[in-house]
Amino acid sequence: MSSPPRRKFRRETASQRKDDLIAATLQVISESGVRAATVRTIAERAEVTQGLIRHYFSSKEDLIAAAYEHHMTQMTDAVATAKDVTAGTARDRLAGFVMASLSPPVVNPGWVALWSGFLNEALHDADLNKIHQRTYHHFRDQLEALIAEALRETDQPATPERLRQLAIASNGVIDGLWLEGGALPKEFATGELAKIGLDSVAALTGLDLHRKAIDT
Amino acid sequence: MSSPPRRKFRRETASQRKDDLIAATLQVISESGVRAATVRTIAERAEVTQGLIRHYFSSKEDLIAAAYEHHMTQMTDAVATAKDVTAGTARDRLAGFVMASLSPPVVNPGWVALWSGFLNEALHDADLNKIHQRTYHHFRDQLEALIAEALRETDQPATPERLRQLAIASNGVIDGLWLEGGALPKEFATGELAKIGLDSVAALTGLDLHRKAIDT
DNA sequence: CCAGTAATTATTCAAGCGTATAATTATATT
DNA sequence: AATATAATTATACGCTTGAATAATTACTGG
Repeated sequence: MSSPPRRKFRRETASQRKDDLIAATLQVISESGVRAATVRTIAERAEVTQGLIRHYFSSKEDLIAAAYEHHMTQMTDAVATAKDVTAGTARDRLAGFVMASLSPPVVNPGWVALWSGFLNEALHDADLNKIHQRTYHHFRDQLEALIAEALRETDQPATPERLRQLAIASNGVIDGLWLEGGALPKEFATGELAKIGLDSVAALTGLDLHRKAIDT
Repeated sequence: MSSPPRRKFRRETASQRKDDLIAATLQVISESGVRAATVRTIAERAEVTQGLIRHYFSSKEDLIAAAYEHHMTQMTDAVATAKDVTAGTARDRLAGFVMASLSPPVVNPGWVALWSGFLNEALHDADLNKIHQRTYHHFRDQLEALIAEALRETDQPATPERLRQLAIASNGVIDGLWLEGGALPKEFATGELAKIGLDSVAALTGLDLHRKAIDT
C-alpha cells in the first residue's frame, strides 16, 4: 500500500502564474462554457492543484473578472494592431479596422463563447458589468475616431450627433456580423463577412471603402 | 417535535405544468444567469418541489432546451406580430419589423441575458446549437423576404446574392443594436436605437424607410 | 550548504448539485 | 362513497462545488 508520490512542481513568478491561470480559465470557458469553469477544471487545465487558485485570486469570481478583462483587451488589441489599421489614409485604416474585426482570429467560435459567457455573467454582476461597459466604449470610440477622421479627410465633416449615430450603427453591424460568424462558422464563406461588413460601413457612412488584397 | 405538514398542491394539466416550469426557467436565467439555473432554484420559482421537474422533463438539459425553444419563438413572434409589420406597403412592414426589433419589449436586459446564456450553451451542445441555427435562419429569412418585397415594390429588384448580403448585413445591424440596447440600457435614449436601426437598414438597402408616430 | 520562507500540494469541510425512488394525496371514475 | 391512478411531495444517494487549512518542498540569500 504505497500512497502516490507527491507531485513535483516548479515555483513560478506571481505574474507568470496568474497569467497561466487566466489562460486556463479562458480555455475552459471557450471550449466548454461558463458552467464548466469550475475551480478544479481550471486548475487541472493549468496543471496545478486547485488550492493554488485561491493563493493568487481572492475568489473564483475574482479570477473570472481578471480573465474577462484579459480577454477583452486581447480582442480589442488584435483589431487595433492589425496591419492595415496602423498606417495609410484614414479610410484605409477604417477599412482595415472593419476587416480585422470580421476575420480570423477575431471571428472565432471560442471567442464568441467567451464573450457570451462573460456577458451573461455581467448582466447580473456589477463588477463584470463595468468591464463590459468600459470595453464596449473603448471599441466604439476607436471606431468613431476613425470614422470622424475619414469623413474629414474626404471633406464631409459630420456633427457630433451624427458621428455618434454612425459609430453606434457601424459598431452594431460589426458586432452583429462578428457574432454570427463565430456562432455559425459554416454559414459564411471565407471573407464573406469581412466583405459584407466593409460594404455595410461604407453604405452607412457614405465613404468609399475599398478592400485590397486577399478577398478579390 | 412536530414535523412540518406536507405541503398542499394542485394537480395541473401536463401542458400547463410544463409551461410553468419553462416560464420559471426563463425567469431564473434572465434574472441570475445560466449558472443560477439549478433544478432546485427553478422548482422553487415555479412553487413546486424539485422532483416534479424530472416528472415532466427527462433531464435538466431537456428542460433547458425546451425553454430555449420557447424563448426564441416568443421573441421572433413578438417582432413578427407587432402592429406595423402585418399591414401596409412592404417598406412600411420592413420599417415596422426593424422598429419592433429595436424597441421594448424585444430590447430588454432580461432577454439579452437569456439569449447570451443559451448561446453560450449552444456553442458546445449539439441540440441547442440546432435550435440556435434554426431560429437565426427563421429571423433572417423573414427579413430577407421583406427586403426583397420592398425592393420589388420600388422597382429595384436585386439578385439573390445581393439579397442575401443585404439580409445578412441588416440582420447584423439589428442584432448588434439589439444586443447593445439590452446590455447597456442606460446608454441609449428612448427610441434612439430604433431610429439608428431604421436609418441603417435604409442606408444599407437604399430604401426610403420613414418612421411614423412615436419618436419624432 | 544550510536555513528560512513562501509557493505549492494535499486534505478536509459544509453546502449544493442532478438524479433516483418511495411515500402521499388530489382528482377522476364509477 | 369507494377505488384507482397519476401528479406531486418527500427523502435519500453519490458526486461536485468553492473555500479553508495543514503539510510539504522548491527556491533564495546568507
